[in-house]
Amino acid sequence: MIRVLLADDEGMIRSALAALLRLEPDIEVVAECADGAEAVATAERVRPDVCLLDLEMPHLDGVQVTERLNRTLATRCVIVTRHARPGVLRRALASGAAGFLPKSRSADEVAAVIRRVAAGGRYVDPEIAADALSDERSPLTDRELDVLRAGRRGETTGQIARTLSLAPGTVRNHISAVLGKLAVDSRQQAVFLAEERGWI
Amino acid sequence: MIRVLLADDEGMIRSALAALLRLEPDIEVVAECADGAEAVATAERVRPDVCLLDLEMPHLDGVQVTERLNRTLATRCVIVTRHARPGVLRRALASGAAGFLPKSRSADEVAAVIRRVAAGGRYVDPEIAADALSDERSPLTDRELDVLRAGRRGETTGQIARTLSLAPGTVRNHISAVLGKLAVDSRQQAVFLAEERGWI
DNA sequence: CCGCATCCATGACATGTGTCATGGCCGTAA
DNA sequence: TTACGGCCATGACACATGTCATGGATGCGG
Repeated sequence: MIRVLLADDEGMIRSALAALLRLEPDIEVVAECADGAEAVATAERVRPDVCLLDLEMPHLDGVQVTERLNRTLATRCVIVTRHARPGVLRRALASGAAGFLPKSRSADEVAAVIRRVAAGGRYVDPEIAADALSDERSPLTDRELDVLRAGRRGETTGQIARTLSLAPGTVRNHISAVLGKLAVDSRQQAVFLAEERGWI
Repeated sequence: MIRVLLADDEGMIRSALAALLRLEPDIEVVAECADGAEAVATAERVRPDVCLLDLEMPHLDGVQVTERLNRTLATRCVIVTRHARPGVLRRALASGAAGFLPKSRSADEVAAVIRRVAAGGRYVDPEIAADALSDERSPLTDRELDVLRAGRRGETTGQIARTLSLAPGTVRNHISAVLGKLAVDSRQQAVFLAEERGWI
């Protein structure tokens, strides 16, 4: 019997997957969680064999949950996401995830992936994997990513500078470099592009 | 037997809901579509009793699909969405939708809502409905919304002015009014807020 | 050790952006 | 009709933002 923990902030898909997995004879859904923090706490208590984690969740995202669980438990983590980009896949694998499944795939595949991962194997969506092999890594430096992240919601340069403890001029300089590298005109366009590519 | 069409661009949730609905003895899933245009075309061909439409879809969103179908068919439409806000509910009902269900609800409720709507009733999520009664409508004028939409992706004022055939100063003026009304500091923060409230 | 490259931080300068006051164009009420 | 209020469009001004040149710190290879 494979004991599974499910975490997704969208109740409808979480309950639908749970209902489908309960139909499988060799799979038992032992927990359902609505956010990342809850997933970590519950996993440490019930010690599931496999965690199926949505990437986009409040408080802690799927990658952060995977990182934490891998430090303390033997649980195998599968990350499921709506925005499956090479950059996201990279981050997921770097965090120690055993599986990566985009939400564009059918729900039928979920049980198969869980079995494979529970048996010690790995599963990565072949289409995204192919993209990841041929794509360019983020051309942005660490600090540039920090600045971009801090300005994700349209924050003003002053606010960004304050949260990063920098001079406003420095922030502007980093932004300028980013705009050049990404070939866009405004900070916000850069944010959208970086999010789309899975770089932040 | 209730004949149902399912439309959602996210394959996993679409197939999961289809599988669950097929377990119901009185419901038949006659079509699954991945975008709005496909949903319209298919619905006109198979004439389902009920359409379960995701709001966020490529090409045509759930509201637009509902508008079109209500002009030509007797189909009853239920709109399902991740971002359930009063503004979105308003748009959905204005388009002639018979049901409104946020994705935060459990998948169990879907079959019940479909039955209710198929029987000629309406269903609106009670929580969102309560919010909608006590909320303020968008304080923004039509033109202000146009400008906001045109700048949704961080476009520069010049670009916005060109797409709307306006003087740059005019664009800035509208933006300025929006910032005042929404009490935020930057154009992009205004975009986020308006999107969150379902105004654009 | 000494270039050399890369990243980070900064300040001066030009350009873009938000604020404000103004005027035109409808509708509606007196 | 006239007056009023709303929405829209515009240009001048102050300020925030992006560009550029510069200097310090670190790491790598000759």
